[in-house]
Amino acid sequence: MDTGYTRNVHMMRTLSDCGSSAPYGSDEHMVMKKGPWTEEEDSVLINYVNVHGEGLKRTGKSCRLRWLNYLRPNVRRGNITLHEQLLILDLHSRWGNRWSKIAEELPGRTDNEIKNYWRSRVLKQAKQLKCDVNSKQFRDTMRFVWMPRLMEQIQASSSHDHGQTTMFSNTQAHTKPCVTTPTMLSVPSSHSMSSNLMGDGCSFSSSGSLEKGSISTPCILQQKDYSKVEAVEACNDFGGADLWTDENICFLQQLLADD
DNA sequence: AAGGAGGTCAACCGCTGGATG
DNA sequence: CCATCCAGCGGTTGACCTCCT
Repeated sequence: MDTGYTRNVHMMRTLSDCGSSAPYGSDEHMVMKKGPWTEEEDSVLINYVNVHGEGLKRTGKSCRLRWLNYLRPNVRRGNITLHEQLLILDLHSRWGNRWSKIAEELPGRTDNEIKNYWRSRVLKQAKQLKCDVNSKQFRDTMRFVWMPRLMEQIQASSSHDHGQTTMFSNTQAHTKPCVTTPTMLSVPSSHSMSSNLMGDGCSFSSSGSLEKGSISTPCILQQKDYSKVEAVEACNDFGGADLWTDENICFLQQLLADD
């Protein structure tokens, strides 16, 4: 039974628990109080209802979701940056659809947003490539082609935007990719970008930073026809925030067809 | 200008596991 | 223990927007 009263109790507990300055997130998890309510808490609740009324005709669940995914002060909105795309690909390759876990590593991004990104971009491209997103073929493509390429683009963009980059800018209205200087590209220290994912082509230092100059040709391409890389690079400047261009898809389709 | 197609993203649904009585 | 509750999670839906014809 979900009475109006319980709905609003839920709502206020939800809002109160989340707090305005201690948002939900990795190391920002607030210690949630459990157990019986104290008289003081009851009093706060009663005062709240006296002032604001019983509130919205919403379930606590709905309010919680709205808060976490939208209203929280530090929620970042807008385009997923190249660096974030890279992290998502890497973390997903390790953790699968553990969206909340992945979101913990992207400050300000919600699991919902990452999930939407994956479904609307990555799955779509897998479909275009006629690959099962869980197939080794597709995973290898991500690992040995897409991710090194993303890093190349991050590096290229950083040299272009030298001195103007930030780790995570507020993307509310940004129109160009927010990138990070490769030397400063930080990866969650608990799990630095694994070299096995990157193949031999690139590496991350033990501190979790991408070492400048460490990016080389993706090994899968070294073994194959490198002229294809030059060809695709010649006709693409990779200037956008996204690698999911038609040209790149064609290139990958060709690559996969050759396997 | 209209409307259809496709993409995006906020919100909802249903399940699960941990907490609580 | 056991039943119940509920927060949190991943999957799915649907409203809205943009682009194309």
